[in-house]
Amino acid sequence: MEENRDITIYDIAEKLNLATSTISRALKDHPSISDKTIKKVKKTAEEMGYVPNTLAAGLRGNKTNTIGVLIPTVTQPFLSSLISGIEITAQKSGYNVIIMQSHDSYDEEVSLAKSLYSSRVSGVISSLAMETRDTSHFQQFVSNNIPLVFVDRVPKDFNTFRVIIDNYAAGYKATKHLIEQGCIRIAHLTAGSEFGNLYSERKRGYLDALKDHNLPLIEELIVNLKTVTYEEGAKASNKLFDLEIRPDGIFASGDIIAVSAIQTAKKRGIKIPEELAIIGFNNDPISQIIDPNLSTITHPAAKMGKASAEIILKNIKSNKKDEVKEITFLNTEVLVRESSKRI
Amino acid sequence: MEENRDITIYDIAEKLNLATSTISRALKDHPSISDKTIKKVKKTAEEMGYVPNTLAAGLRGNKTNTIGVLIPTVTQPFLSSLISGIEITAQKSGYNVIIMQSHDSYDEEVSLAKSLYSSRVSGVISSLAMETRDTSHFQQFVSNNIPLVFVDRVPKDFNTFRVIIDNYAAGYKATKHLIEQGCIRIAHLTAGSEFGNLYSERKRGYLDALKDHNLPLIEELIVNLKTVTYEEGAKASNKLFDLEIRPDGIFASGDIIAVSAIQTAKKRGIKIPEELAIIGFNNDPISQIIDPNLSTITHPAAKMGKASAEIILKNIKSNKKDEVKEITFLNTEVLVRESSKRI
DNA sequence: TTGTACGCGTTATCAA
DNA sequence: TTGATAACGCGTACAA
Repeated sequence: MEENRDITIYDIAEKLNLATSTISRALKDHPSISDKTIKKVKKTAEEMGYVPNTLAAGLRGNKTNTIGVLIPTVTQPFLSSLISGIEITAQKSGYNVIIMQSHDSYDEEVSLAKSLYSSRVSGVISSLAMETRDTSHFQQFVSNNIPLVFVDRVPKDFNTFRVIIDNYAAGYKATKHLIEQGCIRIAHLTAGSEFGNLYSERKRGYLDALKDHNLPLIEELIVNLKTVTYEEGAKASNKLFDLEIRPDGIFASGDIIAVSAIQTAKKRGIKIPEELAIIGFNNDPISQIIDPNLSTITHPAAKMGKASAEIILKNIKSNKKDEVKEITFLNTEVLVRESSKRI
Repeated sequence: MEENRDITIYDIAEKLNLATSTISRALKDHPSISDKTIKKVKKTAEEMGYVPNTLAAGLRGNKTNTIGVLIPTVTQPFLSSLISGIEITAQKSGYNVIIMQSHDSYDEEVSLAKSLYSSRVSGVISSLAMETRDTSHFQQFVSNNIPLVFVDRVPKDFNTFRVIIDNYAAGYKATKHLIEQGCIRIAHLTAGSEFGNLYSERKRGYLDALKDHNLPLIEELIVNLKTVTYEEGAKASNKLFDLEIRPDGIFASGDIIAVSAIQTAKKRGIKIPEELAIIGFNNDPISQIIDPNLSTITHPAAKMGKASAEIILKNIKSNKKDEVKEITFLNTEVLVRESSKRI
């Protein structure tokens, strides 16, 4: 009752008195094979329970139809949506997706990159670990002509495809929105200095928006969190609320932080948005659950995944080298909800 | 500057005047190879930039060190945590994880299962698509001695490993908790009749808890949602709140639904938990964000992922067949938060 | 301790 | 339109 050995094209060939090459071609609708043979082969393959061995095909053809995804974690809403976008796009073209989590560790990232290369993936999509400063472990892909796309948290100095949002513009827009609501003392909750420069770009946008609207830069209103967690957000918020003159607006560089700020403010009886307007970043699910609803910046995760996968697919077959790799910018929007709507 | 061809053990063998078999063994610390040779080989391999080709090894050894994961989607908090648990465990043993999303479609699931088999994964972990009634597409793994673990949404009639929680007990506990808070008209929001019987089990627990505490079963208090979404939850909640005698407690079979019920109730001015106590299911992140905080049932996603992966790893090498496959039950707990705390 | 030689399943090349 | 055969890179049984 149990099959002990896989059916191979060799078995089919034997049964039909054909050559394995004929079977192989027939299965792939090769034009040089007669319709009759194709039909016969496919029927027999089906009957015998043939399942192609992609390993063998991969070894032979030196392509695996697999996209490797190397990201910090799969549990953040942004990243799981990113994966989803990648997976759906890959699936449509018959590609599989292999996932690896660096857990924001540089060492793990290096080791996993090697592992991906070892698996001979056809392409790689990666968002850098927080810790990562040096990206030479990605060079192996480029050197071997394996398309590489960095997404969201990307290195500045690596000539490969990048799919990102304009963090500067988004930070600017978020801040400008608060200014338009009448805020004049706008705080900024941001995260540790980092290589991927996404927070620093948002901060740059914040700073420029202040300047362009003739608002003073108040150092004590900018708080740098060590980690992007609820607890750190609460700590930073309390620090702000303890100031002699409290901020009347907060631009938080992530929804978790913003939500934390909202709840901390509520505990202290600070009215939102009347006394304090808040805007976050990412449009995570929690932003719609928190009361008041959190205004935020959209971060098109699924679209970014789709775009990344499409770039991989498009470049897998091309043998062009050393050309300039494009940077894809995806659009973000200010999503105005209750936490900042004063007008 | 660019490498054009991968370095193989053959290249190393040539350089060192050794046989490929010696290289192969040296790289794996085979006991029959002298330490000196091992050291020399490894050093040279490193220098030459050798990266093992797992495809070739997989083809040769008929094992890929890859675990296939076939689930409805990666974007639900429960499932992304599940993946995370699987991936971490697999990684530790040098296994890779390949992810496929069925999007709750039976047809996709069938096709992806074939694709997984085609990839010759070493083991499969799956949570069934909502649509799935027939599970014969998983038989190919069992027939070929590939360990198969169903997790969370599992078939009843398939003799393979299962990692689940006791949904009946959890439903009972949730309901009992509400009863202990003084609720006597407890509504239940559940989801469409389904094969995986997780909602029906929870409902059974609900019913038995009522019976055991001498509370009448009131049909109009049980509402079946078509899909587990916020919108459906709101619709169902409004239906309940429109009744002549409103429920004083709700056990929702999912946190999204519960959150939706809370917000709907708040809009109608119903006080929580005083007039209405609510408990959800899953302990999703939103349950801690909603105001009032949602009481819920823990659903140990990461642990379930870990357990599933461990079962796979343990059974990959065993050749025992036809034995009874164990069912692993993981523990759930009532997490009492504001939405149901009356006492 | 090391070497020889074959096979894993597929596909591409060349020949018929 | 079909067939014979080599090759992809590795691991292992067997021999030395």
